[in-house]
Amino acid sequence: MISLNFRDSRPIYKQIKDGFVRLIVSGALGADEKLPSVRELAQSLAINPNTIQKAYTQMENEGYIYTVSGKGSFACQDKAVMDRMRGELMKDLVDTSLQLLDLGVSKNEIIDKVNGLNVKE
Amino acid sequence: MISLNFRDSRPIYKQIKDGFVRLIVSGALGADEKLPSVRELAQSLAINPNTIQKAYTQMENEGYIYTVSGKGSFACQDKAVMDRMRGELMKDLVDTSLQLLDLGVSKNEIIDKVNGLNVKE
DNA sequence: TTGACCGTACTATATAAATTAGTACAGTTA
DNA sequence: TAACTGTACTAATTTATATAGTACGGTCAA
Repeated sequence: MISLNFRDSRPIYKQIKDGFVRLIVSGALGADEKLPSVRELAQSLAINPNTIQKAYTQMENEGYIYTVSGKGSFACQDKAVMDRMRGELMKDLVDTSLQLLDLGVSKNEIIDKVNGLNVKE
Repeated sequence: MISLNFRDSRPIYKQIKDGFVRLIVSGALGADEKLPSVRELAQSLAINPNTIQKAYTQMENEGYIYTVSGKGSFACQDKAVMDRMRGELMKDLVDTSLQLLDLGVSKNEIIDKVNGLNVKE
């Protein structure tokens, strides 16, 4: 479900967070689906539970998941969260595109690249 | 020329580095143009000279600038550097686009966004 | 009701990364 | 010579990251 890459410069808690956020916003983790428990995931990834907890806490603060006391953590699919994510990604897209244009890459080259992507169902 | 954002999670030396790299690859800092001296920039940004030095050292190692002993640091515009930068940005573009597609944004919406960008001459 | 889960909240510790401070040396230039 | 340049150190500090261990209250099924 989540994999770690120790060559990644991002800290572990961040990799976990980014991984789940991506699963959630892509729909791979549906609304109200349960996330692995803190202890369970910590064991399967062979890392400290506190590191998972840090990721979960941040995700809850940012509205990606909610927790039910004694039961576990569950995915949110709040419209506001999705909209925020879309906004951030669009901003990234613009930033990257502007830099590419600065570097002499044409709009058509960029568009062709996007057009060539495989859209999974 | 370079501004710092203390709310940015990136370390200071990284912000400085990214800032100059962007100036260089965009051509805002032309080939063989001089960068501010380590001490001068440190003073104007009110940070430690060692932090600037760290950014400059990395930029030189990566081929973005070269230094002449006793004179200063100057911008490179090496083709290999430009190509590498283009490659990295293209990868970012693909990553961001794929996430947008996951979120239900259509290819056409993405392409329209790119098409709407102002190309500065 | 007991036992096994769940998230959460602590304290403490260890390590690495980032930043600051200060000093020093060699090359350049007016 | 004096003022600048990059560079190379050591040292100290702060912050971020990760681990370790303990504890508390809620949930749920046996």
